[in-house]
Amino acid sequence: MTLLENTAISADAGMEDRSLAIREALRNAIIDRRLAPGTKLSEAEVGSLFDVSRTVARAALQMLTFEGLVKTERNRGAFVSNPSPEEARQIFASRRLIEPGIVAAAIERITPADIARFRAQLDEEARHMNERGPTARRAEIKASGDFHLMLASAAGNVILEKFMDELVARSSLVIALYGRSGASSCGHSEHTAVLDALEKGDADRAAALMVHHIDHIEADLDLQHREGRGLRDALTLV
Amino acid sequence: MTLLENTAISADAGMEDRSLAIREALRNAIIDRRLAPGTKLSEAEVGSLFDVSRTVARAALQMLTFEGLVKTERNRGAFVSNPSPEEARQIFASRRLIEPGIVAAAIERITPADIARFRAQLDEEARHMNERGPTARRAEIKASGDFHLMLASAAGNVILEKFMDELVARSSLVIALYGRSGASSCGHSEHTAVLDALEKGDADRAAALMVHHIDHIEADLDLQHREGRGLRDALTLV
DNA sequence: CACCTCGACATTGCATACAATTTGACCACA
DNA sequence: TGTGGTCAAATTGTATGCAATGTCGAGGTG
Repeated sequence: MTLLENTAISADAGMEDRSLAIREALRNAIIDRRLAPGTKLSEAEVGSLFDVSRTVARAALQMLTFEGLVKTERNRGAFVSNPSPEEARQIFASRRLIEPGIVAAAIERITPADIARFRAQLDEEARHMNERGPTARRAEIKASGDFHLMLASAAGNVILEKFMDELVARSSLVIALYGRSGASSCGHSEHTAVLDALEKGDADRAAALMVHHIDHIEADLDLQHREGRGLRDALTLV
Repeated sequence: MTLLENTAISADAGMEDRSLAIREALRNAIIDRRLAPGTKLSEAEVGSLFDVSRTVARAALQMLTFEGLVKTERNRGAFVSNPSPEEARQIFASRRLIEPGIVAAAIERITPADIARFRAQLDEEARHMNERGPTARRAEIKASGDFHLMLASAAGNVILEKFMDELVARSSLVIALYGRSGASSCGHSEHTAVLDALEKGDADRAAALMVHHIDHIEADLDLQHREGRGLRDALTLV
């Protein structure tokens, strides 16, 4: 848990608010899998880790609860979310619905400069792919998600961008829980394929490739068992 | 502002939390247009209206901020959101993207019992349409939104349902600001058309009708002027 | 008369204190 | 041994106090 420190809270100007910074740090820790699903996030502990009062720690946890990364039980506390297979399916169903639209919108607005930034992002992905070790793997997962977020940003719709922010983060959690292989590696080539189609202005193809990509990610999950939940998340809390 | 009282806080069992109840009350007040865009929502005032401390009032406002119904400025306070025309377009673009998918998903799962409930809901809409007065108009707007929310619920995807919750609420705000006529009236027949297609299992037609419906709503807006914002929301704060 | 400065007031940001609730352990007892 | 009950520790829910920040008007000055 002390790993959180390295995601330094930039006291730099501009950080709107300390609870926002804490939210970011926790968010990164969760999607990086440094915080396992089910981990308890007590207000006091979070507060002392970041050297703030419970009030602001609580605000950060509330935000995370809102985006589904954390589940809060009344009078019991906040826990890193432990999505069920059903939730996982719904997350990917949502992405299948939204992302093709984002690709289509992005095609209309994208500039050569954007394309260049995308290429740089893909290089970053590739770089992490060739490295070994858990740190590189985490960086790879993050970079892979960032590709989708950049796309959302390029689409120029802040609402869809926010939705994708949530969906990508929750996807990371799901992959952490149900991921079978290092399938993110095969994701890389699919990203480049999408970008190629995007650059050529081939909207239909880009959208189709994106759906295919999402299908791929989901297909790599093992969503069979563990359906028996219900009695306080069925022991999986550990 | 005292109108809020009538949206009684059901102290009934189950209401998870007082801040949730306050959020609901404020949400309803906003989408009902009892609270105009730009209205300041001070923590102290909200707290005293609902007879809670600033702490819980603040939590409610934070939730509303997260779903975009309220905009919070640091050290200044919370205001009922005053969406720009651009935001309005993005809201409807998001709906055009998501709602056809919801319709498609709903077709797969809908039961005759659901259909019956939809019919009842449409009757409710019609009833309010035939009444006069601002109260009836508010009820009509709310009922119209509820149709879309029921559809989202029928689709069986809680994530999309949450997204729609936000989008419908924000749409109400936009319509309040930019709505030209009582166009919600023509919306009713379109709702029935969608439902008919849905009942027949005609997915393509239902989705097409839904897109058409959303286009209609947006076409009734006047999104031309008022683009010149920026200096602290250009006086519209009043 | 316009403009700038300064200071009182109001409101938010945050920390802390207290109350309510849950949890787990210990102990009595069948 | 297992069952149930009571109590103590820990944690969350809420209220409140203080500091920081922004607002607005009064008064002085060019």
